Amino acid sequence: MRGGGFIDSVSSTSRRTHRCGELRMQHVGQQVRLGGWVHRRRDLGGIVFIDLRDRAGIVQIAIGPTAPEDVRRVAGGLTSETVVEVAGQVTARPANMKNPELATGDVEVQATLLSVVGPAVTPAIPVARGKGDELPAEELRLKHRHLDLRRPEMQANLILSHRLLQRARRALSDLEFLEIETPILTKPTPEGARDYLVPSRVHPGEFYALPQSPQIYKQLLMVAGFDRYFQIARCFRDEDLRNDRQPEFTQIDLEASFVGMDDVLGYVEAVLVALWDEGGHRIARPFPRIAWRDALEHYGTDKPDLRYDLSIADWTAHVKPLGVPFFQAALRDGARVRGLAVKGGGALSRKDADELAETAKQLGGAGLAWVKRQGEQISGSVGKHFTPDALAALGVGDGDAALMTVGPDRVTSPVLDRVRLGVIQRLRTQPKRAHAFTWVVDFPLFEPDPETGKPVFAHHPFTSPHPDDLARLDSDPFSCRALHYDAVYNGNELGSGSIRITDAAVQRRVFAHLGLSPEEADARFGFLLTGLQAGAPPHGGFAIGFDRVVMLLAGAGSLRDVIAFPKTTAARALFEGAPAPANPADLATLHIEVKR
RNA sequence: GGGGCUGUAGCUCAGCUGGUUAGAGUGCCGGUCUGUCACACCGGAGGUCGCGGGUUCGAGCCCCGUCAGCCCCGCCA
Repeated sequence: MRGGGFIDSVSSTSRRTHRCGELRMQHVGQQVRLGGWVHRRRDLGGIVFIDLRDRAGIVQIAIGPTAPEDVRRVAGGLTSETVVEVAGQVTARPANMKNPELATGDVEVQATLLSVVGPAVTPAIPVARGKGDELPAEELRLKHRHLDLRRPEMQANLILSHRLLQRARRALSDLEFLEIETPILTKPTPEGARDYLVPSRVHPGEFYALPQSPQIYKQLLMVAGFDRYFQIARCFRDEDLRNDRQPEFTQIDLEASFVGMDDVLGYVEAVLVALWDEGGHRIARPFPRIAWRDALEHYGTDKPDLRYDLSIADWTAHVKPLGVPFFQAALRDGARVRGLAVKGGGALSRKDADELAETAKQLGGAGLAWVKRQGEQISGSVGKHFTPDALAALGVGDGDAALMTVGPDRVTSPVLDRVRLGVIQRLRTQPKRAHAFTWVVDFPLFEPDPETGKPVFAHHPFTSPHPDDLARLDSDPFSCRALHYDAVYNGNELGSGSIRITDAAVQRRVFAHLGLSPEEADARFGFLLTGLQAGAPPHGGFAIGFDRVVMLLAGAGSLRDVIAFPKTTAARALFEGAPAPANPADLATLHIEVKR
């Protein structure tokens, strides 16, 4: 068989000559041998058509009246998702029988051999779907993952993921970054997310932790002189999940020595531009930058979606003299009135305004006041307090609307962020640009603890304070900036990084701020402090959330659609049933007693 | 930890104000069919209405609890 055919691609094996989805007009006349899954079967009695599927696509197999008797018999009994091997000749389809919806639609294979090599029970969830059919429930897709992953959409997502990974590796290798692995069994960290713990059998009562990131290891690699490191790093965080958060996830982690912030941002831009290029998009460099404070002021979030220009304004001075009851009480406490002047916002319905106001309340806000101007008519919840001139001062003209709220910034910012996105969605605003990358820089080093109000670190404790602010570290911590930066794309945080502390004395001061005594700092981070004292080069780095990048480039709605075997929002794996109770003997070996 | 939505046939869904025998499409099984491509047509099987309790003459529908999935807040240095 093989000797007689034309082997024209690496996809051939000792059992097949091509993948199903590869066949084109150029193959017409060739004898081919294929293996794949029965996607669909159309049995017309005297002739049977099989859509045979593999990872490359689908090709039609025709079994007509001239096919061998045993082939016709097997074809007549095939059921969905059975694995078959087929041999036959590639023929051109007659002009009126081509299928333009199929990449292989100009050809078909006339089967002369057909055998079932992997019988299949009726699939619990369908793999082949009709146009417009709904997907099965996510629970079932996760439970029967081997079937869900057969769907062409899922195969495309994982293939894209592969290509992006290879591209990232190449981009970083070209920049002389070295790929170096770091441990999965590591040491618990005192701050940050909850660790996944792994009990030690050899050391009763002691535990490894799975890494939340390879942070300290990559810094030690810099101390060791490797200069530029990267890793496709699996990270683990035992926190509650979202559609864009999994308990284990993959980062493109990098670190470089003798660099400043601009160098690191340049490396990361190079990788992101390469990844987007792999996704078919050309992105201009350098990316714009926005200060953290400005992002919150104008967009209410540290991950603004800059595809749209709509921005938040401070209207306190304009609104105060109007004596609007909704604002008065709050304004006495030094709060601000901030709002959005929405061009074309007159198209927002009363229902839209009510829903946005409801969102505002759910986020702890006072609600949402709104004014619409249409001609000389001014309407809305606080419309009677506004004149056309007062609205014009806010930038609200004919056919526009103003949406505003009052309160402390920490409440109004998230409210206006959500309202902004809600307005954009409801008005179907066209984006000014398809790909809005931005760097968010000048993050604060500390943020107030939500319960005590005391300063706690906004990032990890290895982030360098801004050198200009170092003197105020103890006296005015909230005014200190960090050499920390985030990459943001269309309102999604792609990753973050920082210039690290390389002065052991500064690192000890920072640990002291965390409430660690020198002894505790040594016990927990001694290996880092020892390293910093051994001759540490200035260094900094970044971590790109890889799964999130794939999700965005694949246009997927959830991380679960780009990860082969993801967890549910309750961190369960439905296919294999993890986590599961351990058997008592194993627990005894690990010196563990379970309390229920 | 808190809030919301969902759970009815293998799958996707409908099921009125609580009313007598719970439906549709698709898949599955059987049959007819030589150019289909979501083939078409004929026939058939298929139900713990997530689970437990309660209200009621009567519950898929109302109430309480619980489980699971999803979305959001908290959380995610």
